[in-house]
Amino acid sequence: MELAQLEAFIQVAHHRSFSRAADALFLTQPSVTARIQSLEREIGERLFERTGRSVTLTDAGHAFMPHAQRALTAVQEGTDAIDAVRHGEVGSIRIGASPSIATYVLPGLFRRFREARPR
Amino acid sequence: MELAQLEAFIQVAHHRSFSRAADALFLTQPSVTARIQSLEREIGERLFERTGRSVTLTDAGHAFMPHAQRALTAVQEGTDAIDAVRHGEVGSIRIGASPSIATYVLPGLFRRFREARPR
DNA sequence: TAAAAATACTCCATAGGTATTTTAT
DNA sequence: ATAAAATACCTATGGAGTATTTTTA
Repeated sequence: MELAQLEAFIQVAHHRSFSRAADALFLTQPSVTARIQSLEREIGERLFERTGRSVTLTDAGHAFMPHAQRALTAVQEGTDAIDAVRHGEVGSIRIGASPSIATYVLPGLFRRFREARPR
Repeated sequence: MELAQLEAFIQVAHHRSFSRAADALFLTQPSVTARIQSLEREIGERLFERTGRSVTLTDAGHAFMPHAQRALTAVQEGTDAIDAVRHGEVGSIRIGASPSIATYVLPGLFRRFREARPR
């Protein structure tokens, strides 16, 4: 299974149309059809009812939807978390020192660092 | 981004080794290396510190991990949800009837169905 | 020196595009 | 008759493998 398939699935459901989903994804309609078909083949269930005029979710599609959304959300949050690290909002520093320094000097330095550090 | 990359990421982190992750994934070590490299390239951050002997997560890797896990979990739950539909544990039925039937007959039938239906 | 990761390279599968056909209203 | 999805077909990208080199402990 691929994230691109999940994305197509969500867009088709949202737009109720393969063509409009294709526009939203900057793809052609046959590409979207292929993504959905390969997803359906892998899952072994039809996800959409295409009755010519309208495209609607099947029961399987409805059941799958919230999980597909969660997967994409998780990925998005993952990249956001990386950004946070990149901007120094999260991270770790390892500091080594000899025993006496570690015991008597560092604690005071850490306190001063905490208090001096901008919000 | 691809689910295969996330899977490789999680396995390498878990095994602390590209080779052992490759075994777990039934892939070769160069394939795993490629998956990780393409993921790192896309994210723009190194996810693992490879110091020859040991492979450990970077800060970015640590930040990304829970989200990668959530994404894969969501996909797994998605397929589980589909299975539930397939086994009839979830689904919907549309029933149409003329006004008087719908008003006077169906409610009683539904009650009997609920009560007769096996756990 | 030995292990593990990275690189070089080749091949094939597949994803995407264009053009066209099918289908349902 | 028309609009939208499906299909046919082609091409190119990239993912996986094998063989090899690099690295570091």
